[in-house]
Amino acid sequence: MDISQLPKHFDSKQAEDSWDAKWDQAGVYRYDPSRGRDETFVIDTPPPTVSGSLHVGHVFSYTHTDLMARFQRMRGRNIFYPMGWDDNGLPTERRVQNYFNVRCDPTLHYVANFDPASAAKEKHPVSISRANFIELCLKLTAEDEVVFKALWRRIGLGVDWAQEYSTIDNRCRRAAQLSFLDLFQKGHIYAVDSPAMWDVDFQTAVAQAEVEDRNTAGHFHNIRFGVEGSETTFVIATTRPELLGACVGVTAHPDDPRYKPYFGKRAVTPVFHVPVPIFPSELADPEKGTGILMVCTFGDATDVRWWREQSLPNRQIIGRNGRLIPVTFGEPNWESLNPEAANAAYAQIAGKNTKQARKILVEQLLGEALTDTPRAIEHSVKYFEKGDNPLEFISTRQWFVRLLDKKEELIACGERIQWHPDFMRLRFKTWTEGLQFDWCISRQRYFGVSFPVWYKLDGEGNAIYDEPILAPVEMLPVDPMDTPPPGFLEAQRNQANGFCAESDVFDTWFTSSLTPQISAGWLTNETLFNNLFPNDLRPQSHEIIRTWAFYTIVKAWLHSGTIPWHHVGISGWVLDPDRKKMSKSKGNVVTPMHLLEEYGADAVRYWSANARLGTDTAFDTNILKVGRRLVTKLFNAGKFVLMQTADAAPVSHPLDIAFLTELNALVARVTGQFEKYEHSYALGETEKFFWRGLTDNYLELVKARSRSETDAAGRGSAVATLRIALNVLLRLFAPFVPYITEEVWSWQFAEETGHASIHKAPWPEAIALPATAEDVFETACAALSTINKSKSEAGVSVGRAVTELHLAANAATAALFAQVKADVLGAVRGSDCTVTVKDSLEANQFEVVQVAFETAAE
RNA sequence: GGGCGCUUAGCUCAGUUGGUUAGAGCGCCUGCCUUACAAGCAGGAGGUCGGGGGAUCGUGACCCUCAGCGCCCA
Repeated sequence: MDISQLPKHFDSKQAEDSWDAKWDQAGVYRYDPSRGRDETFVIDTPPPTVSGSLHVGHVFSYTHTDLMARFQRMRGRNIFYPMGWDDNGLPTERRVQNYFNVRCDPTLHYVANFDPASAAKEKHPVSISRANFIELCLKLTAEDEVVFKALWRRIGLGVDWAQEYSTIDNRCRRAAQLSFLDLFQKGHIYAVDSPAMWDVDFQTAVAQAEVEDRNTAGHFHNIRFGVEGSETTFVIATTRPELLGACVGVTAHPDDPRYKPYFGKRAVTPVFHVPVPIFPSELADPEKGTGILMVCTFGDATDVRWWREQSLPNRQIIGRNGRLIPVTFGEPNWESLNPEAANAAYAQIAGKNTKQARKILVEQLLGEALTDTPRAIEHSVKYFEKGDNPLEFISTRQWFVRLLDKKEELIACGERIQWHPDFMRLRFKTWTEGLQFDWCISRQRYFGVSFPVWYKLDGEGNAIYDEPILAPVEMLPVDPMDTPPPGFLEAQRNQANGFCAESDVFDTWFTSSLTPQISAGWLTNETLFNNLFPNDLRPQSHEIIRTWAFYTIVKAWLHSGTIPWHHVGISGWVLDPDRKKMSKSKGNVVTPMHLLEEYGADAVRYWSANARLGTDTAFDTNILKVGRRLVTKLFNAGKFVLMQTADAAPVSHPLDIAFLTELNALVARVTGQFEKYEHSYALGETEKFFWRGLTDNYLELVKARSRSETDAAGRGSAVATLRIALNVLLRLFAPFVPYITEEVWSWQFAEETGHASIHKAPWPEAIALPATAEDVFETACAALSTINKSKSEAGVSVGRAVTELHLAANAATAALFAQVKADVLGAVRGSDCTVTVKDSLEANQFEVVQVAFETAAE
């Protein structure tokens, strides 16, 4: 290849397409199953939610992972780097609903050849069967995956695409169901009909990990209760008066003198005239409200606890859809001293949602038991992270993984994992310590992995929940909705004495918490599993430590008694230029494709690599520009170095030895930084050495010598040094900017070294040098800089020849300068130089005594 | 309410066990077509290191405290 004929700028778009294809063809990223665990580096890649929006945050964090993959590959490790797609779950359901204008109605039957286009025209969403709905989910996620994959390839992720999976494919469904069976057999799973957190809009149970506290405006209502058999009254404070009809008790702190006399007696609620026990509880806060409060079915988690501890009745009045269900006072479990009045009052709120019911109830209380105007407050209320209405605690039958008895063990797992940065360990610990509920794994949704479970029906058609039929392993994956359990015929479905399917699906985290096992061939390929599990690195972002990291640690511990990976690398967020979190609702999301077009993949990667792990980064196009400049500089420096030719000669010149000594030190530092997951330092140091050390200084210093017609040894030494430096620096840069480094590498080094791709070339190590040298490189740079400065001050071009030069330096520096004088003169275009010793000057400090430049050519 | 992180040049950020005169890039100013690169090169200006207190011979760095920003947990 004739390097001198190369253009001035690198065509990144063209190079990206061509190298992506070549790498794929050459199998550069292919995992080799024949190599052992010690030689292998296993990455537990986050499967992106394909129905989510693509933004620069994706590129950012996935690049961080890719840097480590490339570094480890060059260190000779066999890289296992899969890619999954997380496609099941609510985000996809919502996207499908909006995209096709449909709703799932599980009571409907499957319609063959349903045309989604027909739904789009309808004014209201079209109801379709569960099977049709799932079909559309699969169709849309398949399309979304194509877009994601194109982006990953463009950004240059060194993923082994042979290891692709999606969390709804058969492999993952089988793994999730196996996980269920294993945990069930080990006694970690139970199903129970009890109060669980419930989203009234999505109409599904949710787990603690998906719940967030939101500061919400509300009102404290002071409501007067009576004491049974007396004229005494007291005032409770509540933010949820609509639950008055569900009141099952009253409590205050045991030491509160105001309420001590009432303990053991019964209170009587206003409006519904229900007598309820008054009991002491340490959990009641005397400072909050009036210090005495009503216990309902169920206002919050504490109500649930009181309900259990005090064996209070269950008087659920909030239905699954968030509306008040009809109840009749006076009937069993619904005691009232005045059922007629109670039922009349309740009739007005039955069927209303909580907001409406609250308003009506406040009106009913007015003038009677409401002692003063409701007081506006702001308090924290639990919401489903994807929900718009507060969560309710509703008694339903749900499946759980028992965790509360394993906090200590799980925290210990967290301690055995190396977190990058280390303080992220605390997020895991705090979360685990604060667990209040076992993991609710059942969801009343459609697009998810089924429970491999059926129930026998008794003679009356009621499910016998205590004796679930579990699918045998050979049947997995199985959808009990379309396959009967062993020993039953499909005709017996939903028939008395027949069977019914568990219609719930798993929490999506139940599946995605198995990514290390899924990609490692858990329970299907023992050799592979032993070679890949536990994994080496889990990369992820910090907001899902409590979900993805936590549940993955849970699964590895419960299934294997191990940690799932040795390292967790936490990427920060990309913030908008005003340091606000990017979100669709704020409209400040930056999408990546146009950045790749404008700046090139290497520049986008450079921007990503500039950020340390764990640190949030404001989006800044300046960094992209700097990245693009670096790419151009590498292109041009590569051209220059490879254009210099000489007869083969060893590195012998003191300047060259000194320069390579510094390069050796750089390699050691950068390697150490990579090992510590500090890629941004590795990049910064490499970049600084390349730009300042090589191109601005060393290269200028040896330009003349590398073309010398008289000094063959010096020329050979210079050219050899240039090529070594370029070769090493390209490899140090390769993880960061894989395209330009591969391009330059391909010009000569690929053939010369026998490593066709730089990404499979060995990571640099210290170069053996013929001798140690004094630090003449620093001296040469200082002299060059001093002379350049005088040119700059004189306003003459750096290229102008120096006709007269007289410098001063201390004795030591002057002696060092003598070794590099010829190179410095070559760089500044001087013919000769006198140096006066002046010991007041510091090391490597030069003073210009006298200088003259040639007059400008006419 | 508890915890974690952050606050350093106009901007984005380094500053790792305390040690000369606090750094980089971008931006800005001045100059320069120099046989790899003007997407470049040479040079320059710009900071009471969020405020206050303390420990120390000495700290931007350690301790206390206050303020602001972000996040985690309750």
